[in-house]
Amino acid sequence: MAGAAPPPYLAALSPAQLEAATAPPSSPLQILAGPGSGKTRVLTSRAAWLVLERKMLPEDVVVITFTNKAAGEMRERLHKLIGPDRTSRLVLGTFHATMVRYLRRFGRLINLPNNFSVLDADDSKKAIKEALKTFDGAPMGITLKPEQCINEISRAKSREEDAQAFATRLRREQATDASSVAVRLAVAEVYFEYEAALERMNGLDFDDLLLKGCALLRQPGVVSNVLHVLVDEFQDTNTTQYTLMSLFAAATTSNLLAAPGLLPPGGWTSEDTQAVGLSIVGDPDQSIYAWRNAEVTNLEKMFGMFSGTRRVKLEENFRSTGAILEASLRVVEQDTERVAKGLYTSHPAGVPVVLKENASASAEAAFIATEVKRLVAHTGGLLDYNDFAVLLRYNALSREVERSLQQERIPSRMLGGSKFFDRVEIKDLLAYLTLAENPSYTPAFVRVVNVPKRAIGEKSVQDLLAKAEELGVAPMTLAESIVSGSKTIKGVKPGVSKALKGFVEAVARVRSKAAKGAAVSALIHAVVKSVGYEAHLQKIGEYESRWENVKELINFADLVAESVVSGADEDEVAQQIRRARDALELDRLDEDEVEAGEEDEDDGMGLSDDEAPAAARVKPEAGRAAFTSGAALKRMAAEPDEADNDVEHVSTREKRARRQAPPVKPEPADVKPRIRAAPQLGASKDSAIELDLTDDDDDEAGSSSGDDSAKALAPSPDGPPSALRTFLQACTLSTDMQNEGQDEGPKVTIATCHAAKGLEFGVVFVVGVEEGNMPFYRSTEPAEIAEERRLLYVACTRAQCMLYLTHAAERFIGGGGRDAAERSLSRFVAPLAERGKHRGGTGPPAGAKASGAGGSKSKAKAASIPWNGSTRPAIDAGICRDLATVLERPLPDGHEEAMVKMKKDFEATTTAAAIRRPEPVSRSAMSQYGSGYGSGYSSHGSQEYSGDGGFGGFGGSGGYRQNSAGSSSAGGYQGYQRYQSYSTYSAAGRSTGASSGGQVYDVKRSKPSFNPPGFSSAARLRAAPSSTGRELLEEAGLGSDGGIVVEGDAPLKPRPKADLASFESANSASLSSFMDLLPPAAGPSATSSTPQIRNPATSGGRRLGTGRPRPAGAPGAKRAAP
DNA sequence: CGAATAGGAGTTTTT
DNA sequence: CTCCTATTCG
Ligand SMILES: Nc1ncnc2c1ncn2[C@@H]1O[C@H](COP(=O)(O)OP(=O)(O)OP(=O)(O)O)[C@@H](O)[C@H]1O
Repeated sequence: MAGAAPPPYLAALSPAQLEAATAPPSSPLQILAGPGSGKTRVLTSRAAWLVLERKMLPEDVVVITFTNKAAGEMRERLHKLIGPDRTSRLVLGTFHATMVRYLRRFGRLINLPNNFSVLDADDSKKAIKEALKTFDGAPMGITLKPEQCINEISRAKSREEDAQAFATRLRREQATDASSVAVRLAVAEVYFEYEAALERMNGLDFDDLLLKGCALLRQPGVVSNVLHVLVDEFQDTNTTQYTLMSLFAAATTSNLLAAPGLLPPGGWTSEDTQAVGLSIVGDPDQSIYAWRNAEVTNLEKMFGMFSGTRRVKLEENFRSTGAILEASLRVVEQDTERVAKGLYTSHPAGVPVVLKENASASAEAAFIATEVKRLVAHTGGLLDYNDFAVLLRYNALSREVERSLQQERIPSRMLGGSKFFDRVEIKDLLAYLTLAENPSYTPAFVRVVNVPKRAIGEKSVQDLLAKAEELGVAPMTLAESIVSGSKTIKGVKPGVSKALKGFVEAVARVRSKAAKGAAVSALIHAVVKSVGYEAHLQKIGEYESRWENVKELINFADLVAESVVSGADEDEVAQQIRRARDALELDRLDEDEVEAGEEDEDDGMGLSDDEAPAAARVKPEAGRAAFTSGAALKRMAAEPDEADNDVEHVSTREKRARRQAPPVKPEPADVKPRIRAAPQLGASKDSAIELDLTDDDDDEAGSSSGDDSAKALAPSPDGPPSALRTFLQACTLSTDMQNEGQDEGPKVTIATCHAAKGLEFGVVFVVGVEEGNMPFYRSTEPAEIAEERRLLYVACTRAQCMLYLTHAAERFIGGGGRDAAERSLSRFVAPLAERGKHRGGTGPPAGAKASGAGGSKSKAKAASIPWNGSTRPAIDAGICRDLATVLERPLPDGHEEAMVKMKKDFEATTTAAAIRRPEPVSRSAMSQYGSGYGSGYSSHGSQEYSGDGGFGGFGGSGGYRQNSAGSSSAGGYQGYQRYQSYSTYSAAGRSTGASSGGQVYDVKRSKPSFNPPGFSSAARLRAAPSSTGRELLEEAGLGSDGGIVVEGDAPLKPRPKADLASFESANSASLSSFMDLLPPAAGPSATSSTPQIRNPATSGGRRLGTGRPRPAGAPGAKRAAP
């Protein structure tokens, strides 16, 4: 194919990218490249190429993403590249999601029942606490904190150590260094106990999914079909994940060699005996999960372990403007350990990065909200809310931002923060469902055996648990026996056994309904009714919001069901695995019957283990696993159907797969419905699969009837992948479900920097760029600091067109009781902040020490971000053209006119008025409100910036245009372009500048030398509770005149008063609850996610979105290749 | 012994 | 703010 024009699905790649995407599929490939260089695009294209060009069956290709969200996006892109059918057959998901599917399907191979439950972080924590309790909190006489145990155990699991391996290693280490090991040896005791508890409850925690996954993939045959594995974000994998990757990769060796149909044009070369179908992409600069035991060194490890690994670099950034890229690089380059890399963009330099200091966190939030509005208007709608993201160091920082956005009537969504599944009412209901599915799951039993109150108190529960353990049964089973009276159990009080009746019956009802194929929503409904949950909610308070959540859960259940029907997700993979195995004529279950020991050392290719390629030697077992299937795969691939026409190709194989599938043997539950359902629809193979997942009605009996399945799986029936199981799994595995929550309309995205990894947005605000925040105050080790720096780098590189780094001079930390803490600019940014040059700028003192910032000081000038703290970049037609270029978005006809009009309209709003109004410098300077802290738009910023020559080296595209100074917007604002008032600020009592002799960074943890007058908890108390809702609404500017608020009108209006009360009301949590008083029409747009959370305490203004989600066009999603 | 209530402490980042 | 613990009342 050399020389030929690339096929259309590869047309969107640069030459370098194309080369990477089409690199030989049989040698290990590493794509190491910076942000925005198209790594993900290449990986996606490569998957497509393997299927379309190299004719791999989609089900033989494993694609691992970092988050569920990323998996969804990749799925969407692949839809377009290779079609929905093939896409759905790929094995695509996070390591966790992928392994949970393998475990459900093949878990029996490692004696794991397939109805196991996945513990969420909370259950896991509780279980570890319980384990710790068995030692009275002090195993081996060492008092341990639960947190400590959780961390150490997770750490061990991330290193692929079970309790035994952990203890063994520790004892080895103990020989050399006894003291530090003692504590962890105590943890090992807890680990043993925890492990045992997990087994009893038939549960796996998150780490187990990987750990057990390793064990499973080592079983012969499980990955005997895999021809290629692709992993995204490899820099953030942990050791266990590395092993998983290796096991997949090792399997590909023999599978590839055994598949002549996949031979490259010239046949295998000697190099190909190293054949490994492995492609990973990553960027060490973006490794931000070491705290979760990720090992960047996995990149090197792979390079060393898989000989012949080909390394490809991509140096062109397709995402960001020159200004953004430059500033970002200046941040990350401060890392002296870092390996320098080339990265350039051919995009215009664009608008300079804005570094904005704010008096307070709320001022910061207000700045962002008003700036979002302004940009939408001033770009004439070229940008909409979806183009904006606000990135935070931690979730709690979202509060102020959300509040301000609400005040401006800007809809927003919080990524990842979805606490929905953490709410008690949800957990309760899910616990009932879980008990029906997995009666051994003690955490669920404990949670709801007395919910609603059944007079089964703590003591009784403990007695029941003890009794169950004594009898060697699950508590739920014990309860069932007690109720059914089949066994008389001594020592159970009659009151308790009577009380258990309703509980047991409720679970039984769910179980039987589920067996009859009832929808999950119906099951939830059944629980609610049979236990009287609604009444219970009324009793415990906050009924309305909780009840809404319940309804939302029911809604969500239907949604999951739908998405499963549409083949979008879930056990799909299992189907594909099944099919692949069928195709390979490989039936592990049959082999199991024969019982192991007869693994063929001969792979059918004349290679022995010793001669096996390097990768296969990574893990001996893995090598063998691969060989087991080698012969079968060879047979398969040898069939003469490798036609050019890939439609034919697939369908032919498909037919063969069906032909060869043993009729009933493998997993009855799996095969049967398909056979039955397909004719019904008379439809394609895929409809059959769809049915397979959902049509679980009255299959239960059939599925376990007869053969071998029953004995392998002890306590509970080896049922079909039921809707219930799928649903529960989705609930625990997806903290990420908010994807679905695209209700109507564009929304600003709020996310943590971590959660934003891999995403991109037109405009990004990084908030709280302060010492203590970035780096986070708990990061102390150099390695931790470096990770914090990279985190900021990741955040900055999410931006395409405009980047704002904002920080606040003071901010309330934690609980509240205290006064605001003084904060200073992050050391990561200080070296870039240029001060003095721009309008008597307000900046950190020139001599500010930026610890840990090595290296690039000399470059600081060239890389400087104008420290024009009060500037909002002016937007003109030229900038809009740049935006359109970078965003790859056409400028509509008549855009300029639209722009002028929208600008004009905007300038008439109170939001604009508020922007023009001088902003307060700090809380402490409230008394000086209006005394001349300037604000306004700078139309010169970009000119000066460009004039600095700091970006001369970038792009040279000529795309960047000088602003026409004083463009249409400027007139109204020139009067406000006053920057001279930093001295005012200092004089007002802000300690940083004035009292510390300019050493901002030296005072970060010290008390302010000047206590702001009049601002005290007393004032806060006065402002909030003593006011009526109406007063507060008025004070907050929300208006009380019938509640109809004109867009942009109400919220900002009365701010002039700006006394403490109104200032505070805008800042106190009390405000949000009053928003509920507003009629819906005027209610602020909800921050939405799916399912909608109704937090009883803070449900202010949130309205339940009952509409169907719209699946497409998620903000933050990368642009799809054409 | 169970239920309800009050007080206290701890709150990064996530699969 | 929310989870856990201690206390008190029934
Ligand atoms: N050849 C190309 N031409 C035009 N746009 C491209 C090209 N390659 C990638 N892009 C675009 O550049 C952006 C970044 O691509 P992508 O997300 O794949 O990069 P990445 O390296 O994975 O980034 P990150 O490391 O930040 O996750 C996307 O919007 C993508 O569509």
